[in-house]
Amino acid sequence: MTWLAGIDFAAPSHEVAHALIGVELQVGGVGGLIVETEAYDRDDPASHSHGGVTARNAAMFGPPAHAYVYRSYGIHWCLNFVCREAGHGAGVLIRALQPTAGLDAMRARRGVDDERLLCSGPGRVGQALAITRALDGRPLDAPPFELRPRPAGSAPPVAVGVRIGISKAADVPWRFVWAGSRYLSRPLR
DNA sequence: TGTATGATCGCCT
DNA sequence: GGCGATCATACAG
Repeated sequence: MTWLAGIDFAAPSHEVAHALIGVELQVGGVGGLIVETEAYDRDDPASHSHGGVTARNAAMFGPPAHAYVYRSYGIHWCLNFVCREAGHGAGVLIRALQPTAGLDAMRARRGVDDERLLCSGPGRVGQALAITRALDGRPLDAPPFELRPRPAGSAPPVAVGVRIGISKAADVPWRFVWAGSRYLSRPLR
């Protein structure tokens, strides 16, 4: 079963990343609308899966519609959704949410009040949603995860740009955002 | 408004 | 030993 929230997670990661914009993600009842994603794939020098399986990225080579959680810069936890078939090594990084649920919990975890600073960046999403290694490899169709499809016939305006914070394949247009959203990690440029 | 830096873990050279 | 799919803070202009 690779379909979840109206999305086929066996599809290429850039298609999944595009389709995820506007989907509601909650972890333990805390979350919001996905407004920014980035796609990564096995033949992609910027991807953690590029060099093959390691202890860190093993979940990326697991079944689709599961979580891949990694530690960024030794400090932050970042959440990805695994795509394609098991063994392939593709995923989508969840970079920003528009908060809709559990705002008080997010403020407490993040230590800030401003709604626009709660989930506007992959590290911030990890902190606000209490993402840890314990969620690495867990299925997205079971608690604490919950994905709600966006309402039928209400596809948000999606804009495309280059990915952020990478030095390899820096010109690949695999960053997807809800156009005009105030909750992006950075403007589209 | 922009540029620099520290924190600190996993992987690679 | 160096370098990231980052963020908050400390400065300079």
